[in-house]
Amino acid sequence: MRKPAELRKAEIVATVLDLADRIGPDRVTTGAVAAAIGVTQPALFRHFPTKAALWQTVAVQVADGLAVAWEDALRTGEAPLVRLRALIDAQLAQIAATPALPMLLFSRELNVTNAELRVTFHGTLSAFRGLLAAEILAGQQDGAFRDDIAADDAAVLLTSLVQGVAIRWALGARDFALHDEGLRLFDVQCRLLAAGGE
Amino acid sequence: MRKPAELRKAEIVATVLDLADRIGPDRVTTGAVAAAIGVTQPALFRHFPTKAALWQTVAVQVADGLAVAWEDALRTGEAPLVRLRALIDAQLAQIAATPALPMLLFSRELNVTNAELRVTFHGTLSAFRGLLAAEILAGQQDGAFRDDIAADDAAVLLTSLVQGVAIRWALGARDFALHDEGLRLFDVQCRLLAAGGE
DNA sequence: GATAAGTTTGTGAGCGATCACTAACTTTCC
DNA sequence: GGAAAGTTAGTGATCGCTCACAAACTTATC
Repeated sequence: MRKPAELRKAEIVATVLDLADRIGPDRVTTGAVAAAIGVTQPALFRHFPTKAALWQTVAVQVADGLAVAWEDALRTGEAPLVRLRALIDAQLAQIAATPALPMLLFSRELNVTNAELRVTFHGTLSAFRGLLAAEILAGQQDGAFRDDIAADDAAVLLTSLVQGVAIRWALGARDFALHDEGLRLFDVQCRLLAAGGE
Repeated sequence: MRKPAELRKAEIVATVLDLADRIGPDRVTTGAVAAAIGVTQPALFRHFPTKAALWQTVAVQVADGLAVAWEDALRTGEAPLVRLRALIDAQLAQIAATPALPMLLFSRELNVTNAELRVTFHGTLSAFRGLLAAEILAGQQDGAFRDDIAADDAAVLLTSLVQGVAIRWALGARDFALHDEGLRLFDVQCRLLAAGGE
């Protein structure tokens, strides 16, 4: 079962994400990845110089996936409220599609072993908050959102909402639909943020 | 430097929390703890049968600290809004006093190695959410909070708020005052939840 | 009240397992 | 036939933990 390097590399990255989800990011050893693929452990080092480099490739792929999803979301409409909901929707969908993501954010791999990884993800999350803040600000200027609250603060509340539901989902038994629950809570928070009240 | 077991045990637990904060929960090896105290590594096993048992003791101590802080907070007043703010205040203070707590929640030690730990902390967080929900419900019946929103949902939004600010604090460079920022955001969210709007 | 006996606390050496990673050799495919 | 892709075998480091033993403190006995 010999494969060209390009394919094998992609297979390794996908397996890391799959294993990170199923057994936890910190249990993803090179041996476990190799066994899941069906090659010997040293074979991985034909394609990645170190384990850290492998993780970095994983991180970039995930971050790119998020960025693309955001761009798509922002194309769904013009109204800030629509775009805002699409952003949250996209983020929840990406998390559901990459269930290792929440755990990965707090893994030893990211926070201790691999400083570069941390920078990658931290920048990605900040970018998301920035996009949210921009839409909220636009919504306030439209009169759709109450403007007695700083747009940045509202953006923080929304990112916290997504993080909170993702964490509850990841740490718990994943016994609810992340996407539905997230959007439901978003709508609740949106009602609070809406202008006019009641 | 011989010490009675009681003292040594407490010293070990304190050192684990200190090290978990400074180098990350997953880098807290038995050797590191022993070195920080100034004893040999096997000495730890005079006081704890396994490393998991040591962590369990740490978890119970932290959970007890949280429970006590909540009780104190609920004694600060009668008005739901006052008590709610006191609860958030206490939680932020406890996190600041035990800075390893946020990382601990997502550590390998808790999520992979030690299933009992996970149960302990999960129950603790659920209890907190319950306390918040009770105060919000009381506030809605008082007419202080708008009642077009489920108290449970509002409680989730508030716990997410605390989690979110704690995570931003822990994952970032701790470059802001957790307590101040947390209470500030709480007041923002409280304004959204308040009855009457504007 | 000294001393013997027993318990508690700690040490030094080391075991078995696991990890990321390397070197040298073999197979597969264009 | 030569490079790419994979194997077998092995290295050094680190981990939690055990074991035999020593020192320190406590208790009981004469």
